[in-house]
Amino acid sequence: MAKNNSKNNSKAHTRVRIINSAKKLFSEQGYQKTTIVDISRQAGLSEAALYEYFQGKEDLLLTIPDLWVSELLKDLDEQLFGIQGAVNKLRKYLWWYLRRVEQAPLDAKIVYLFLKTNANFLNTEVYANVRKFYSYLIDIFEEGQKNGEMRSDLDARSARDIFVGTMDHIITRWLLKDRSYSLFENLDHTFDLLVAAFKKERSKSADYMN
Amino acid sequence: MAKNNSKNNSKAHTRVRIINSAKKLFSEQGYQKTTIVDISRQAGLSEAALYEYFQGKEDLLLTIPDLWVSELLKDLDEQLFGIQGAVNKLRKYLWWYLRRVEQAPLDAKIVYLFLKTNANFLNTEVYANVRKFYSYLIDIFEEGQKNGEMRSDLDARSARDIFVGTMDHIITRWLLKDRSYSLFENLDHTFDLLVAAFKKERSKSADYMN
DNA sequence: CAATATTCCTAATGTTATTAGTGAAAAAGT
DNA sequence: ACTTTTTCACTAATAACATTAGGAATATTG
Repeated sequence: MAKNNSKNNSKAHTRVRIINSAKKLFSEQGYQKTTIVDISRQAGLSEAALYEYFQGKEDLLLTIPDLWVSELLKDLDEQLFGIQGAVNKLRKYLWWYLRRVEQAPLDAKIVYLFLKTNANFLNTEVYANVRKFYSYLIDIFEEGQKNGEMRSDLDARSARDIFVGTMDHIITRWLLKDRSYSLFENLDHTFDLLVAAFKKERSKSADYMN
Repeated sequence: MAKNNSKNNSKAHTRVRIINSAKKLFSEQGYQKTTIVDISRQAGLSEAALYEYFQGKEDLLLTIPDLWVSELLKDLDEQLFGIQGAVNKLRKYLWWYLRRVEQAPLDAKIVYLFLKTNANFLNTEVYANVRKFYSYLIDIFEEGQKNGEMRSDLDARSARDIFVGTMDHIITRWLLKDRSYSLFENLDHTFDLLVAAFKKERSKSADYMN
């Protein structure tokens, strides 16, 4: 039962080492320009050994963000727990997500820049989880509609498109520009505009809230 | 002065043939899975001949959308000419752009799915033109602010992020899903929401920050 | 200790991008 | 018309890379 002592090489550990090397190199040099030799060398292995752990380069790319995204999904529940009101939840959603991206830019880069171009993206575990993120938003919008915070004719899918689109745009640009500024720059104002799109108008009937 | 008669092979013509072949194959099979042999065979050439026209595969990828995007830019002026009011211009912008994407899905796919992942994208001619698209929007928002159509505290860059983000999101999903539905589905409602974000409020001035 | 499985390595193999070197034919000059 | 030059595209290398074969070393199990 005794494990290796000098060089701890449990299978799981090596796998993680490979993933981290690939993550680093992909996000530094891009997917295409990174070779298997690069990755295996960085991980302290031969190329052939790497194939014991992954089926190949593409498998590696598709596997990398699995862990990150599924952790995110689990955390989302916790983060929104106890927050009252759709607008407050939206706000928390946005700030929380951008913070997570800021904390794990390598994963984010792979998801946002490399994964989407892959023909198999739609069949990925990651994509399945992304859909859950989306449906969470749908729930929030429907809640806001029911409790009168948001306009009664709001189409939840349109609202989601706007919200997600804005988020993705902000993140993608930040990643493309090598994270040379803060993700949260101007975010308050942008969020206010978004909310204005969804909120109930208070033109005639005086049932305003807040 | 007489040109070729049987096989018309003027240099420019061959170049276009290669571009069209590559465009087709890239957008059908993806960038990575398309080989130079595929492209040259489709264009009726040897591989080596292709290198007379392009420096390589990547150069080809970066060149393909050049023409499309610069044409778009030229057309944009024409399309917006004579339209009065910021909201009307925005509407025309959105509908026009989505229509152009619908009409040239191969180009759009390359720009949206393959180009952005490329490390050299920011140094591209295409990117320079994309920036001009963006600045056009900024102008529209500032016009709307000046003439009172839009809220006075509107930050044009935030507004642009929301507008562009939403457009890009709609387009990207449509491309990923193989254009299996209409791009214009639900667009009216989405546009209404967007406008609500930008438009001047007509109740008390609720310009609290944060 | 023998048997078996794990982990990794060196050395192929196969695919694909890219280059070298060549020749046919059009264009231009005489 | 005929030589020269330029254009265009070809066949056949070369090189980079992903992936696989086969086997050595090391650990694990009975």
